[in-house]
Order: sequence, then structure tokens, then C-alpha cells
Amino acid sequence: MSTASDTAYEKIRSHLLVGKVRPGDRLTEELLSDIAGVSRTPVREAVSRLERELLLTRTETNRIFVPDWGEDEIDEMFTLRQMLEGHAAERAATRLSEDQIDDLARINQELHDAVALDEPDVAGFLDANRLFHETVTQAAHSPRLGQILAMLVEQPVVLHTAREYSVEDLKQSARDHDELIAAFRARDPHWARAVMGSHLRRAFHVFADAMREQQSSCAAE
Amino acid sequence: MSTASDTAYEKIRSHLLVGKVRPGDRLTEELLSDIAGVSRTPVREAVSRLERELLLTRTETNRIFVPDWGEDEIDEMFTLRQMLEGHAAERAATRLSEDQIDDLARINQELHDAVALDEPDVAGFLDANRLFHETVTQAAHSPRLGQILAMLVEQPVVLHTAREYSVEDLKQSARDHDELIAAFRARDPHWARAVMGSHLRRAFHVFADAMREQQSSCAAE
DNA sequence: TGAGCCCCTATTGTATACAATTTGCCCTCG
DNA sequence: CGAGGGCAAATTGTATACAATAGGGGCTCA
Repeated sequence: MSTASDTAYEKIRSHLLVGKVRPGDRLTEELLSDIAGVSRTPVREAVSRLERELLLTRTETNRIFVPDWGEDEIDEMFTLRQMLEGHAAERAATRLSEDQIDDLARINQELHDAVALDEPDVAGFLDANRLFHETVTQAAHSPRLGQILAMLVEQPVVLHTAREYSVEDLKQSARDHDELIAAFRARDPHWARAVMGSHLRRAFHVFADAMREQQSSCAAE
Repeated sequence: MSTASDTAYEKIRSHLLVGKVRPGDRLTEELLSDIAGVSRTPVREAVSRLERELLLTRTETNRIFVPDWGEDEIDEMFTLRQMLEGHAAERAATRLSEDQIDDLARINQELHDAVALDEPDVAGFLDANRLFHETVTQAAHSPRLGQILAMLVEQPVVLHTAREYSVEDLKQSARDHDELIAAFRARDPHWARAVMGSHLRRAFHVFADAMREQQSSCAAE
């Protein structure tokens, strides 16, 4: 809990995710240190962490920018996730304890609940969703895999586009998770991998559609 | 070329790879700043970079250690590489230009040459080998993939164990590359992936055997 | 003797001042 | 009017001093 460095990370990150900046915006270390309320030293650490997670980029001359994600890059990101999380699910299938599978079921119940309401709780959904995937990744017992996925799974644009998701999409995600849990209970690695694969591939299309939607509405502004 | 930070990285890295430390050794930032000849500020950046590449680790209380690689971790690393470099090869098959394929052939000729001698040029072999894989990765046109592989491909132990490799193993590697080039010329993504997969899987076994060999000789000392 | 506490030292974390680099602007010269 | 050069301001990089924290050793008290 080296506070300064971590607060810097948290504050800057939420500043980015909450949408106070737009892709292509330039930032300076000083500006960020104002936002974070700490000196530039820990800010630089936070920036390099965010850079690693692709939430920020630096030019060759080390100026800081908010990256903008094209559809190709989104596609690529989901392809890599599909491959790696598929692998994680495969490993998890033979490594999860019964208790952990029960945990997953509980977490997924929260997902179902979050979208059962008239007004779906999108933030709650995303939190539970992330927890679900993290639990699976953890169960794969592969630190390196975890580290890599952590940097891919960062969902910068997700929050921006979340409101575009249809309730039906969210419900389908929860059903995918149900099937994944079934695959885990059956201890069937191949089933688990396949389910995870199609889950993420659908998520990609939903996401890409939502992004296109948002972009065209932005352009109209 | 932010000199101080980069020199720190280079110096510390070679200090590690050249084997001046042993797995489990503890290091301090001050010691490293002596080695690098710069102040602690750039050293800290270098350390976090090396940490990312898994050449160093920090405990929960942020003490710096030289990590110790078990066989499981090696296995896991090669599995991930197999998956990701297989993917890279698949993409490269439809993206490489004729010229680039010729380049690969030239690079691989160096590999053949390096092991054709009576006394094989292991360092030269490793350099050319890395260049070959980097070229393929580049051709996949996937920055994220490149970034991930860069952190997996770091070969801390490789240098230590390189002398254990048999000439026959090295020759087989070069032949694998020949076949990969054939797959590229045929523009066959599936063939490319398959070749890359078996190439890395064999490399894993060679590597693991060499490591076991080395460990038992260490224990005997 | 040995378990627990405290203090001292070693090490890491943060702020700040200063150095080096980059950028953009204005001015000159063709 | 445009290209290029150079200066000043803005920004990033590095060193150093100080603050916070962790580790280790010895002391006390049972």
C-alpha cells in the first residue's frame, strides 16, 4: 500500500475511465500530479503502470496521450483474450475446488440479479463480471497468464459504451457463465474452453456494435 | 535514449544474465545504482521494467530478489509462447511480403552457419534465433501481441543453459525454421501455426532437460 | 531459556530542486 | 510569402535530501 503511488494510479485511472478526457488528448505529468494530489515522482510510476495496461501511451519524445482504439485493435484484443482466457478456463476446469465453483455460481447470481431489474444495474454487472473472470483466471494457477490478462482486460472504453448494451446482451452473458459453470462441474476442459471462446467472441461483436453506435452519435454532435 | 534509465536497465540486465547473481539473491536499489552508476531514481524505473519482464521480483514488502524458476514455470512460459507465437505465425503467413520471407531465409542461413562449425557459435545462434522470432512477431502486425511476447521471451536462464544444448538440438531448430519458411511461402496459416507449435514444444523439452542437467551438476558442487 | 517487545539500522517511498530535452513561436533571409 | 534557424517556455529526466517503513538484534521478564 505505498499510498502515494497507488492513489495516483487510482485517481488517474478513474479520471480516464470516467471519461474526463477524450482519445487523443494530451496530458502532462504536472497536470496529473494535480489530479492525484501527489508529487510527480509517484505520478510517473502510476503513468508507467497505466502505460503498461495501455490506458495511456507516450510518444517517442515521451509526451503522454490518451490512446484511441480503432476497431482492429479491439478485435485483436478480444482475439487474444479469447485465446488466453480460453486457456485459463481449460486449466481451471481441472483445478477449481467445489467451493470455488459454488463461489462462481454465487457471483453469477449477482449478474443475473443486476439485469433482472427494470433498470439494469450496469455498474454492478460489470463489477461482478470482472470478478467472475478474475476468479477463473486465478484458478488457472498461472501467474504469468494472470499478469498478461490483467493488462488485456482493462476496459477503458467499456464504461463509455456500457449504456449502449441491450439488456438482452447482458442476460446472454450471464447465461454464458451458467454454461461455463456447468462445464466446470463436469470437469470438462474442452467444453470450458469452447464456452469461454464463444462467450468472448460474442462479447466482441456486442462491444464493437456499441462502439460504432457511439461513434456515429459522437460524429453527429 | 533517456540515457540514465536505459543504461541502468542495460547494466543491471547484463549483470543478471551474465550470472553474477544466483536465483534467490537479494538486491537493494543502492547496490544496483552502484552497478549502474546512476542515482536511485532511474534505477527504480529499470527495476520495474525488469520486474515486468520477470527478471526480478519484489516481495510484498518491496524487497528485490532474483527469481527462481521452477520447471512448472518454464513449462507454463513455453505453453503461452506456443499459443501466442503460433498465433503470430498464423497471422504472419498472410502478411509477410516476399522480401520479408527472403529476409527470414537469410537469417536462418546464419543459424545454419552458426552450428555448422566444429565449435558451434552459441551466442551467434541465440542472436539470430531471437531476430528470426522477432521478425515473425513483427509481421503479425499486432502491437499488443508483440508487447506480450517481449515479456515472455526474455531468456534469463537461456544463456546459463546454452552450453548444455547439443549441436543436434540446435541443428533441428534451424530445420524447424526452414519448414516454417516453407509454410510462409505456401501462405498456409495453419501449417505455420502447427510448425511453430511443435518447434516451441520441442524447444521446451530441450530446455527443461538442459536445466535439469545443470541443476544436478550444481547440487553436486 | 525463550517468547515478546523495543529500538536502531537498513531499505524503500516521496518531494523538491535542478538539468536536459522538446516544442512552438518569431524573426530573418532568400 | 515560405523555409529555416534560434530563442524562450514548457515538459520530461535525474539527483539528492528527507520521510516512512521493514528487519534484526538484544533486552527484559517470566
